[in-house]
Amino acid sequence: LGVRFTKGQLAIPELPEVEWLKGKSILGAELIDAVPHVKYANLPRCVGQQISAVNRRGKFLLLPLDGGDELIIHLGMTGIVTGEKPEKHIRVHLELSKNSVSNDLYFQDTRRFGRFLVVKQGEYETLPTLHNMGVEPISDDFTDDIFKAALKKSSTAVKTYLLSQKPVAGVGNIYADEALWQTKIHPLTPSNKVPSKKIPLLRQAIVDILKKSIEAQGTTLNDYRTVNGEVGAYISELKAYGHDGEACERCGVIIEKIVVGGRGTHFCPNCQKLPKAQKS
DNA sequence: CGCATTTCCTGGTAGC
DNA sequence: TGCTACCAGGAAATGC
Repeated sequence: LGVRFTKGQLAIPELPEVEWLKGKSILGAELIDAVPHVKYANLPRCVGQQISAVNRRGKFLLLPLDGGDELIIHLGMTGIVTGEKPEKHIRVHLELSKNSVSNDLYFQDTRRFGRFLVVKQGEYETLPTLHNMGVEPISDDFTDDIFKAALKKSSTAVKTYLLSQKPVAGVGNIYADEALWQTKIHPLTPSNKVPSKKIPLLRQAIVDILKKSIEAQGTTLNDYRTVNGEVGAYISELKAYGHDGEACERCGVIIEKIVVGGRGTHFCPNCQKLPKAQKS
């Protein structure tokens, strides 16, 4: 009935959890405990329109409406879309036409990092990340050649660039660290200096990690209210994230934690070395 | 324009 | 035990 990220680390929200919205007409929209803000732009406009599909792009949920608009939902790190009224932190309430599941949509967002807004269909200029988003990670579009070309476009640290969603959609902070550890790439390596031979490995690592995490999360999604491990079942699979101060599983050297692009970044200083030209 | 840094926000918790 | 201070992070905004 609901869909959420778990502490923002389920990189991709799962569509089956919100499929019930398809075909619903929006009868009313109410902004609760949130000022009209860009995060909730044009909300009243969705009233009177019908949800014609439930799509996803990266971490964004995209709900095209039959009146020519599109409802865009981003869960941030603490967002939940549910038909059951949450006790606290409701930001948006939509009154919906009836079906067997629910007559209401509640958007709960404790930390207010999420977004719930209306744009003209397909017009994403006000959402730069969505507008410039790379290919879907779990699709035939995500090829070695595409990924290689994308990584060449920036000299930013590869960790930061992955988080920008530009080379590929859907990679969050934990999974960036994990994919770079798997493929022995230093997070500060300039994106365009990642060795060509490692790019297919990195591409595959991203796909594998996202698939596994979605599987693992799926098993905890139903009872998330009682789960205290905030990253869900996938937490047991992590090799780098959260393991700073511990021995690297591969070589025994202590995992370090640094800040890259303002984000906690975990890596093995022995396994993950900068390319020679980048030293000093 | 490209890249780096700061901001938003609240609950959990480390440290006293 | 209770209080304060700080940390976490996706995307946008701001700074250079």
